[in-house]
Amino acid sequence: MKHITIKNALGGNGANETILIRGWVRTRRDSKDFSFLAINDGSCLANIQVIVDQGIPGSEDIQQATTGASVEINGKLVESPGKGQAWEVTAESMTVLGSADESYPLQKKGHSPEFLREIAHLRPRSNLFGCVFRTRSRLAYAIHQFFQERGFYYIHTPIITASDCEGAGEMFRVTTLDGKAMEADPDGATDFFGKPTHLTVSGQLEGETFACALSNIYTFGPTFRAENSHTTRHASEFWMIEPEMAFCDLVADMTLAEEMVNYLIRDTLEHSAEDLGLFGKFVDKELISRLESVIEKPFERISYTTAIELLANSGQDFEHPVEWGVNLQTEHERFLTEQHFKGPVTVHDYPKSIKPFYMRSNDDGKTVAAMDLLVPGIGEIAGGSQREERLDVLLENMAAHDISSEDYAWYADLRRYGSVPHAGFGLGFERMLMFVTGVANIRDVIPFPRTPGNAEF
RNA sequence: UCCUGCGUAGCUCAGCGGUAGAGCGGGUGGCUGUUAACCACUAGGUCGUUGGUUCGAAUCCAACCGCAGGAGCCA
Repeated sequence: MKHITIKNALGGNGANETILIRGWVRTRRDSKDFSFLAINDGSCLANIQVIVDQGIPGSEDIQQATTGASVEINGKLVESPGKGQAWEVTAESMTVLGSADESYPLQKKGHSPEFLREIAHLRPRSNLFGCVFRTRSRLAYAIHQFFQERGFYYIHTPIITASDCEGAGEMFRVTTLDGKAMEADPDGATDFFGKPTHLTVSGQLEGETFACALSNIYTFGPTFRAENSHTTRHASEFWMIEPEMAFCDLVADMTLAEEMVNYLIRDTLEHSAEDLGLFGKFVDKELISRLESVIEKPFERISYTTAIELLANSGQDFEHPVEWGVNLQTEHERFLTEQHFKGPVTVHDYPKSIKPFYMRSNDDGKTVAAMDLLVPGIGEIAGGSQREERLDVLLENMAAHDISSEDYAWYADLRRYGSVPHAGFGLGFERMLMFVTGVANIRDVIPFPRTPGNAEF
C-alpha cells in the first residue's frame, strides 16, 4: 500500500488506485449508511474528503473518529461526484490511531488567534497556523536560495558571545554561576567562560570578519533581546538574516535589501499561493494587492534629511516633534509608508548621534551611511549601513561611544590588515513573514513565542 | 517602564443595580452525497480574585492578577 500525502492526493496522484492516507479528522458528517470524514495531514491547507461506508473494516469505530482524532485510511482515490472537491477517497478500511475526546480544544468553527496562542502546542492543527508555518518554511528556504544564487556563503556566527555592547539592546546573561556566586564575581572570572557572556543580539561583527575573507556572506539564525517590550512587533527570541558584503557601499547595500524583499514576495506569491489565499480571505483582504503593488513599484529612496523636511512640511499633527537629529518615530514611519508614498521606503544617511559606532561617517561630518527599509503596516523591516573601514575613524568612534578598544581589538584588526569598504544589513525574519502573510502579531508567526513573562512550552 | 481597554458556559459574546442569557461547540435522537450540513431535545456558570458601597452587585468603587492594544526601544 502506497502512503501518499493529502497534498499529492488532491493533485490527483494515485488516481483510481488504492492509496493510504494518514491524518487528523477535522469534521465528520454521518449519513444513514456511511460517514464523510474531512482529513488533514498538514501537507497543505485543504482537507481530503473520505467516504466511510458502514461495514468496511474499522467502520465500527467511526464514533471514535471525532474532530482531532488521528486516522489511517486505505481507500480508492476517485473523482468526487459532489461539489466542493475534485477528488475524494472511498475508504476500504479505516483505523483510528488515536482518539480525541470532547475536551479537544479545537472546534469546527474558527477561533481567535489569542485563544489559539494559549494552546500553542495544538494551534498548528488549525487552518491559520498551518498556513503560517508552511509559509514560514518556504520563506526560510527562499532566503537561502536568494543568497546562494548570488554566491553568498552561509556563515554560522556564535549564539553565545562576550561582545556585550553592540548597541542593539539589552542582553540575556549566560552563566553557570548561581546568584550569590555571580554577585561575588561581577567580572565573571570564575564563570564558565572566564568572563561574562550573553546570548547574541546580532551576528554582524562576526559576520564582518567573514565578509573580509569570503567577500559575500550571510547569517540566518536566532537572536535574543532582553528588552521589556510589549508590542505586536517584538519577541525576546527571533530569527534574523544578516548579509555582509566586502567591496560594497551603501547604495549597493540598499539595492540588495530592496531586491531581497522583492524576491521574497515574489517567491511567496508563487510558492505559497494556497496559504496566501487564506490570509487574503481571513487575515487581510488587501494583502495580495499590496504585495503585488510592492513588486511592481520601485522602492522609494530618500535621505533622512529629506524625510525630516517632508514630515515637517506635511501639515500633519504629530505627537512627537519632527526635528533634525531625532529618530523617526512610529507615527512618522507610518506617515511615510502608508500615506505619503503608499509603499516601502528606504531612508538613508541618518544623523551620526543616533547610530552605533561601526557605521561609516559621511564627509559632511554629521551623518553616517546608514539605511532603514520601512514597509507599510510594520515599519522597519531591515536596517543596515556601510561600515567604517578607516581604522583611525573607527577608533575615534569607539572612544566616543565608550567601547573598549581592547575587547574589540579583533574587530579593529579588520581595518588594520587589508581593510576594504564593506556594508550589510539585518532583516527580521518574523517581520518579513508578517509582511507577506498579513498576520499582525509577531507571536503568531513564531512556533513558540518568547516574550517578557512568557516562555511556555 | 508608561498609557488605554477587556476579563460572564469549552469558544465568541449579550446582559451594565432587582430570579444568569444567546450562537457555536459537547451529549442524545432523527434526517440527508454531505461539505464550518440540517431539525429536535439535553447537560454545562462561586459572572478573574479580594475588599468596599448598597436592603440587594455580573452590573458601581478600589486594589491585585491575567490578557489585548498603543507608546518607547528595535529586527
